[in-house]
Amino acid sequence: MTDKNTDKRSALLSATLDLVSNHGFHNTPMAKIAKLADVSAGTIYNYFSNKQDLVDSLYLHIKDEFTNAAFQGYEEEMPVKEGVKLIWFNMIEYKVSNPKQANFLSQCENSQIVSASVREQALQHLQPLLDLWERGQAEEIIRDVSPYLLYAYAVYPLSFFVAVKKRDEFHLTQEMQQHSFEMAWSAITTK
Amino acid sequence: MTDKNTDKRSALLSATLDLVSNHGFHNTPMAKIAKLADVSAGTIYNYFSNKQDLVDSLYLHIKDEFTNAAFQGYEEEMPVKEGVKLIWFNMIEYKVSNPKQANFLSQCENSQIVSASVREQALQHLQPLLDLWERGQAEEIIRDVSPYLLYAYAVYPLSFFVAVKKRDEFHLTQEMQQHSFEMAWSAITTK
Amino acid sequence: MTDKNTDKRSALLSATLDLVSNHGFHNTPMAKIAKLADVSAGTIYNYFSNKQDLVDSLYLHIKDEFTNAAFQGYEEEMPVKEGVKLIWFNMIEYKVSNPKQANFLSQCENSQIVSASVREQALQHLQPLLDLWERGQAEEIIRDVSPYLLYAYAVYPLSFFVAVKKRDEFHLTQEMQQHSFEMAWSAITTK
Amino acid sequence: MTDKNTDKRSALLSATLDLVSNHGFHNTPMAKIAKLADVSAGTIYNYFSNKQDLVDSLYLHIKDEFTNAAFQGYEEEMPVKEGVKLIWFNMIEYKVSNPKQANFLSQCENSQIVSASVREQALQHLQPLLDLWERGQAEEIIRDVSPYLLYAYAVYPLSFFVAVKKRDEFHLTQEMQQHSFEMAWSAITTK
DNA sequence: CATGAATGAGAATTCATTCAT
DNA sequence: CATGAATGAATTCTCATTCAT
Repeated sequence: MTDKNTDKRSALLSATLDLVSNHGFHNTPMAKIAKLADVSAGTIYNYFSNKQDLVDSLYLHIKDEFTNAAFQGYEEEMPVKEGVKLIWFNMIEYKVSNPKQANFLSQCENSQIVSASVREQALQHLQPLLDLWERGQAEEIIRDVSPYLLYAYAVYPLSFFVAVKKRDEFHLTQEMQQHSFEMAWSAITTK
Repeated sequence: MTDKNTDKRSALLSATLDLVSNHGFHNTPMAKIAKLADVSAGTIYNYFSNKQDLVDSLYLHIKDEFTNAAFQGYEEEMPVKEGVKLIWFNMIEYKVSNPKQANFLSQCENSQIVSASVREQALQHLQPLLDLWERGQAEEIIRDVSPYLLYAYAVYPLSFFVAVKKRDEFHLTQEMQQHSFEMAWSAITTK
Repeated sequence: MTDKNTDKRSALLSATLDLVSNHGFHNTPMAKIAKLADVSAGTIYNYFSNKQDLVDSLYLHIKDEFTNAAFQGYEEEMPVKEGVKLIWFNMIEYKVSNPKQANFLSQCENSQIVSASVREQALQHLQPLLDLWERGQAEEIIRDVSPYLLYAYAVYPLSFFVAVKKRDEFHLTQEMQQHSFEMAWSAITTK
Repeated sequence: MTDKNTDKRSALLSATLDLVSNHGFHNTPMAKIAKLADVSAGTIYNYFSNKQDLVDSLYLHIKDEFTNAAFQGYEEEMPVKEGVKLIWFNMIEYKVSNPKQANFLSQCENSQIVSASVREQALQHLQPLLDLWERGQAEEIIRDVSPYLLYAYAVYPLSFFVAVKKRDEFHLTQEMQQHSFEMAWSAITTK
């Protein structure tokens, strides 16, 4: 019973992810979502109050999943570079293994799909990384610049890989991931 | 007559830019574009075959403007770093001075607003930068990695600044621009 | 058990009255009725065959209550004017004391909310008043006109007071009730 | 051109009148209105901003028509009784000759179909009658009671006739109209 | 009897596009 | 070329009713 409940909810989230990441928010009618989730159109509204709520919920869910993956194995006592490296590879691993999710997040980042309040809420999940950067700055390992800049050079580029990969123009090999991390690290470190 | 022609066409492009960058592609009805351009709805179809064509045209136009700005003062004989620096600051200067255009481009980058073919077409405008990178690689100044990686770390982060700025969370000072360039350069250089 | 039965039925009727008199028939979803009655949506259909039946039943119930109140203390042997006066004040007393019921009846009177057959059925409850009028006509105290006219001037105006009161434009004082009765009586009497 | 404009607008108003007076506001979908007006569904929104606006407009239009009819031939210098009589017969004449309009008004009177603001607006059309009553009170011909009471006994009963007639239970003959006026006059006069 | 999730037939409204003037 | 009313398909969302548990 509870399972069935959860089942339909996640079927809906999953269908939404599929469709939005492939065709974009506004080219994804509720009817299609319902169909793909094998559910009646009206049923959606038993789980989400409207389309915005559905997408917001999906965003929060994925952001949560992503952040969990990102901090897998991370401990606060780690040396800064080791921590940054772990998180960075966790992130790219998640994005490479979950292209739909990655694409969805990427779409949300640069658009007004997701409610402002929800996006803000999701931002707080990154706090451990911000803390780590701050420690790195204290240890003079990481450049003493705004976290926005650090984010722009250490995290944001990942979105580009995914967006490009979507269009089959590019495949990110293991070796390239290594290079990519080195570039990210060079950008943000003082050394 | 030709002038009037051009006038209406650019009025339409300008109106589209205004509305799309503020409200997104799908929240911008043709009727509003027409109104803002002070033109009848039907008239749009004398200049563009449909909404997609209108947006594609706008994208090409802006991308062209942006690339022109980016290569302002650039000459092929320049030393690599000097060239990269010039282009980078040109780019950020354009984006800071033209927030609507920057926002529009940013929206197009990670979505399916613009036709795939058109986006590809626009990519070729960057050829001089790709050439410069290639020269930099030959001179062993720039990392020997895929241009996608170079792009991801040297150009793509600019979009983040704009997207964030749009939401009033952040203002990019002159000093930060300096830091930012240093980070970009550190990412892509071998030194 | 029977009590519980009756309990739920009247809880449903009461909830319907509340909601319909406040928001109108078509702005009152079954789900809300169920919620207010503290009952599951499906349960309604154990007591009423559909929404129409529910509202029809409510109408009959209230009309019954209203008529009972109207004839409270009335005896067939009463002098005509006394009888008319008693009934008239009973009616207005009921409507003033039960604004929700009054409003509901008023809404039903001029619309297609209630089935035609049910409305006809309810009309018969007024028979004693019709008889009284007839006696009054025999005694040449009451105008020799169609009972429809008598109704229009002696009973129908009450609905107006309620409808107006609903909109807070008007409060019917004791003195006004007196005047109002005098007006009603003047309309229908021969004297 | 202008005619066509007006034509469609009035065709829509007329269709709305037909359908709402027959089936009620909430049983009258926009699609049916469009069909009856021989117009596409979307066209409605070129003339009215939404369903509420359409009905409000219709109400104002009819109320206007009704009031014009009511004051036909009326002059402020008329003796009070003559004036009241003229207006009263004008009103009933209008309602008898225009049953759909009468029914529509009657439905609006006791429900929340029409916006409160619009109803208030329409009320002002009756001002000449209120003025006449006031004069009658000054001359001590008309009872010194709230205009609400006067309205309830002199105007409101007309709605009942129409509502009843709608259900084919009753036909209002010329003679009955005479009686009816006498009743109304008896109700409101001091004599 | 009671539940409440599921259904799916509409309902109001929007909007890109056409075409007669 | 310019106009803008007209179109009608598509979209989001509601709600009376059913039925498996």
